[in-house]
Amino acid sequence: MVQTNCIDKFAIVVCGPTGSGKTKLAIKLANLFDGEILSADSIAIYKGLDIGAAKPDNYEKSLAVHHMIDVVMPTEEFSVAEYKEMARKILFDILNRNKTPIICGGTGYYIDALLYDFSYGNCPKDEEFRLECDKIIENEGIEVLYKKLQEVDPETAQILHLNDKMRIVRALEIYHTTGQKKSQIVDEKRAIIPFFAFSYQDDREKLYSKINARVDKMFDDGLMDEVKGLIDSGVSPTAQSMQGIGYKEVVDGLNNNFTIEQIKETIKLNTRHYAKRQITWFKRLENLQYIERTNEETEIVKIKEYIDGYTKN
RNA sequence: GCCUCGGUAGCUCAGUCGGUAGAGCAGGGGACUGAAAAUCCCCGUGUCGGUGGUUCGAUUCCGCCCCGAGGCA
Repeated sequence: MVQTNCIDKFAIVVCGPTGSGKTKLAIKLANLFDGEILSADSIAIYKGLDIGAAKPDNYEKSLAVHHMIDVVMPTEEFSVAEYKEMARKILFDILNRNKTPIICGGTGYYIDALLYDFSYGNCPKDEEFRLECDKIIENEGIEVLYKKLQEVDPETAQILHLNDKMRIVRALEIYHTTGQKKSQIVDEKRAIIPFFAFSYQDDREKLYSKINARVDKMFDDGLMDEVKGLIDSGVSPTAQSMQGIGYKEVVDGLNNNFTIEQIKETIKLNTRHYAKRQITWFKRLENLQYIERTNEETEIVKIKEYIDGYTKN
């Protein structure tokens, strides 16, 4: 819990690495707390990316209201700032209707966008500027841009590693379009709403074998056809949506004639790496409660007791 | 049976003209403010197959043995 001691309005966050069982838990909590699920998943926002995104299926969706799934076309680009804008409206709407928002997802960046009031540089991306930067990097090297950043915004330059091209470009982009230094934009990291956060914590071996099984199942469920269908319907293989794990590897495998086994192994590997990054991210989430795996009923009861301890007075 | 080539980190392999060894991948840790399932950073001690010998000193040279691959019979 964060903020006050006795509260009536709050959100519940269900986070953790892929394959840890967030979807199921979120549905249970939605039913128990008269809630609606607000997805915080950078791939599930895309319409048509179903199998690889491991979205809740139709049955699961019938058990609770879900938001922020299938809201962006797979041909379109998207960003946290846009997520923040869209999802926050829904968050407050749920609250206004006296329901409990269940923020559920593996994209820590998006969860933070809901919980905190970050300004994300206050400017959208500038495609042209980015292309120019790419050209400079290719022709003269990233050092040139880094030096420029050192002149323009030395504080940010110091934080960033010389190899972190994306962030160097973005910092320059902020200065380029707004005249502001990224380092000048200081957002307090204070939650805008009280929240409780929960995550399952399995040992690595267990998590990894779950991930492997899950990837195998995605192929059984037709991941290859899903990707082919998306490409055939006009989604560019380089589209942002196709950067999702499970999608980029299939696209790559199709282009290079890899065997299904090779593609599968690469997806498993990348998913493992991803899960590791997620675990690292969520370690920093305030007051995150790790759920001990027992059985569904016991877990839910414990969570309920925990939350009641703060909300019922 | 004989010959050849291998046996070094979880895996693939480099290397030591004799002074107890290092890459990639895997794995682990971390960062993250409009691409975030993205992007980026940090972390390498292991009976150098076993055993005798030569040597101040052997994973490195020599003998024998074990295991694997190939070749000749």
